[in-house]
Amino acid sequence: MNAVEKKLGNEFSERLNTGGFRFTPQRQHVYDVVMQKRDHPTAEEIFIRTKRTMPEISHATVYNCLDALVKCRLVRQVQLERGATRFCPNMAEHCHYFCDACGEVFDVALPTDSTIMPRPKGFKVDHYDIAVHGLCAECAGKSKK
Amino acid sequence: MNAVEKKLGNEFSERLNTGGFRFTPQRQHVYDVVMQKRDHPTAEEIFIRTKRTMPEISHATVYNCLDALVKCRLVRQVQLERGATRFCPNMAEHCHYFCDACGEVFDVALPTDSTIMPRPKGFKVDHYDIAVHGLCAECAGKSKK
DNA sequence: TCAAGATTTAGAATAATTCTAAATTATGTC
DNA sequence: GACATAATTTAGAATTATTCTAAATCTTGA
Repeated sequence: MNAVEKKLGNEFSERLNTGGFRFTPQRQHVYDVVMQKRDHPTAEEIFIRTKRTMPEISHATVYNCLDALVKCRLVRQVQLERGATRFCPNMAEHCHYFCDACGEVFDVALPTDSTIMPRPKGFKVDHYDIAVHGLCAECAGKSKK
Repeated sequence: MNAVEKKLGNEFSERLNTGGFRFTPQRQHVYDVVMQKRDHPTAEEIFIRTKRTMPEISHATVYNCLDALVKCRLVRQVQLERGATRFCPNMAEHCHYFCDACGEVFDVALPTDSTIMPRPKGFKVDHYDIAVHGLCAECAGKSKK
């Protein structure tokens, strides 16, 4: 860890270390980029956004960074449709409402404790991914007409 | 619809029709293949299995058939990891427990009515996809040692 | 029987992700 | 502080997953 990072002594780099990863400027940038906008970008979209502040970053590195961030629970990985995986900056317990018509994603906080669900004997739960598919208000309105 | 299908008068072909699709032998085969084994195969795996009874079927047709079956609610589409989408023959209300170590998928019936979840204003729910990630009993045991 | 539309096919094209090997960077040891 | 070791990054190739295309085939209803 260099002087700047030590001074910052930030939680970000501690979280990486705890997960067995090193701090790198690339991971910081990718993390910043995901946090900057409260949406659900694909790896490709994150790659494009990260290139704006770090033009020399490569594709593989973005995937590597995202994998590290997901493992350290700094970012969530979300599978909503066939095709590209998305990533989510919201680490609070929530589920995703996905509009099958326009692709919009809505985060909704989960009030109830999901751990009450029955589970296979011996299964050690890491996390829940709850996706609700349907039509957003706007698209539901359109499809009626 | 030909004579054989008329005679069978099966629900399968009715379900396709209701969804705006025609009955085709390819759709029947793909459906049979998915139903035959209670697992969670990818499109590629389904393609391979279907070729056994219908060697001339093409890749694109398997995707086309699966799309039709999913739209008619005869088969479920499941996103559990990055990479290939899986398909599921179990149409009962259930969630998926996914072992991040070995990739095994366990179906668990959902007892509670999920519709109590809060939702964005005006959102028209089609269906819920609940995936629980973690380690299956076997892998949890291994990782402790 | 014919026209229109749906479906299938092979294969190409595209998109998403992973792999590879070399270069670079950081860490701990003496 | 120099060195060995291991982690990380990089460009680009390779692989995997999915979609597209255009022609051929099949089905349906008039």
